[in-house]
Amino acid sequence: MSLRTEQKLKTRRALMDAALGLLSADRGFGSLSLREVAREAGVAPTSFYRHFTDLDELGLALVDEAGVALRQLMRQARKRIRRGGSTITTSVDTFMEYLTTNATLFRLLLRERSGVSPAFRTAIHAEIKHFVTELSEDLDRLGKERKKPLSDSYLVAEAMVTLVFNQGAEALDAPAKARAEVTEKLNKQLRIVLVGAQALAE
Amino acid sequence: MSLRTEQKLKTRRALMDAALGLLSADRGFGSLSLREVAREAGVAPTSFYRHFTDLDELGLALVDEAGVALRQLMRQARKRIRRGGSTITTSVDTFMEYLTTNATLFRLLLRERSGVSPAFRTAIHAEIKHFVTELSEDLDRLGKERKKPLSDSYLVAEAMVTLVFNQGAEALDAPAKARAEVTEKLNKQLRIVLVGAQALAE
DNA sequence: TGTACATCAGTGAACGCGCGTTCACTGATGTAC
DNA sequence: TGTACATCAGTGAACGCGCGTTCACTGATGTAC
Repeated sequence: MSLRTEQKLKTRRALMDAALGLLSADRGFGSLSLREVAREAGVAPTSFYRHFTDLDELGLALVDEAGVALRQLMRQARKRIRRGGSTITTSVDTFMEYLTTNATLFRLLLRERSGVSPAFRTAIHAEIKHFVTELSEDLDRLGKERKKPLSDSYLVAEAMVTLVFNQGAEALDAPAKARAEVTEKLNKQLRIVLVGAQALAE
Repeated sequence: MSLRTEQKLKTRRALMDAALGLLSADRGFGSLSLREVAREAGVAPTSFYRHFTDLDELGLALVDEAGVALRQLMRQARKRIRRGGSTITTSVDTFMEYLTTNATLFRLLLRERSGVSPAFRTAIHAEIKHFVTELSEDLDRLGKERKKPLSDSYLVAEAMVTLVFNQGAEALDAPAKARAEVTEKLNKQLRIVLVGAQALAE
C-alpha cells in the first residue's frame, strides 16, 4: 500500500474513532456535528469530505464494525460451547463480555435500531437478522442431536435475540454491580423460552 | 375556569399536537426545534416559553400522555378478558389496536426508551415498569386460580413486555398487511414464554 | 538516478441559514372598589 | 354596574452562535520517461 493511501486510511480511522469517542450514554449519533467530529479528529472540517459524503456514511461504517464484532462474538461463544459448557449461560457470558469491551459500538446498535435514519435502521436490522438466522440454525442442530426438534426455531431465536438485546441495553446503563443480576435474569428468561419452545414442540 | 386559563391550555395543547404531528418514522423528537414546533402550532417562538421551559419539558408531557394511554390499554384488555377470551390473544389484539390508534405516541415511547435524554429514559422506564408490575400481578392471580403459580412472575412479565414492545416496534413500521403476521408471531412467542414459565415452576 | 508533471489529501476563508434566547412591548382579560 | 389598575399570554426585533458546504489553494506523494 502506498504511503498516501496509508495516511488516508489513518485519517479515516481517526474520524471514526473521534465519532465513537463522542458517543456516550447521553450523546446519540444524531447529535454529532460534522465539524465537531473533525475537530475531535484533529482535522479541518473540509477534510471530512475526502472520506465520507456525510455523517450518516461514517455512521454506517461504524454499524458495519459493530456487525463484525457481533459475528466474532458468536464464533467465540460457539467455540466455548464446544469445549463444554451450558449453551445458554456460555452464550450469555460471552455476550456480556463483548458488551463491556465494545460498549459504545453496541450502544450505537441498540440506539439506532429504533432511531431516526432509515439507512441505519435497515443496516442494523440486517445485522440482527443475520444473528437470528445463525441462532435458529444452532437451535435446529441442537434439536436434532437431542431428538427434540423445535417446530418454529426462527421465531424462538427471534424471541431470544430480542431478550438478549434488551437486557443488554439495561446492562449497558447499569453499574457493574447490577450487571450480574441482569445476566442472571437473562439466563432465566432464555431458559424459559427454550423450555417453552420444547414443550410446545411435542 | 377563566377564559384566560382556557385559552392558555388551548395553546399548550396546540404546541403538543404540533410536536406530535411533526414526529414520524423518520423524524425523532431530538430533531425537532423549538421554532419549528411553534411555527407548526401557529404561535410566535417566544410564546413557547409561556408553556414550557424547553422542548424536553414538552416531550415529557407527551411521554406522560403515552403512559395514560398505556394504562387505558391495560384496563380495556382486562375488561375484554373478563368477558371471556384467551388472555394472550386478547391482550395482543388490544395492544395492536392501540398501536394503530396512537401510533405516534407509541413511537415516541419506543424510540426515546433507548434515546439520548436521561429524563426521557427515566420517565419511560417508569411507565414500562408500571406495565410490567401490573402484568406480573395478573400472572400471579392467574397462577393461583389455576393452582399453578409461577415461581418468578416479575421476570416472566418483563420478558413478555419486552417481546410485546419489540414486536410492536416492528408492527409500527410494517405495512398493514404484515401486521397480522407480526401479531401471530407475538402470540406464539408469548405462549412459549408462558408455557416455559409454567414448566419450570413445577 | 534525476527531472518534469499529475494526483489528491488536507486547508482556511467565506457564505448563508436556522437556531435558542433576551428584551421591552401590547392589549385583552381579570380584579378591587 | 362602572371605573381604574394589575396581570399576563402572546409578540416582533435583535443578538450571537455553530452549523454544512463551496471554493480555490498548497504541497507532499506518486508516476512516466
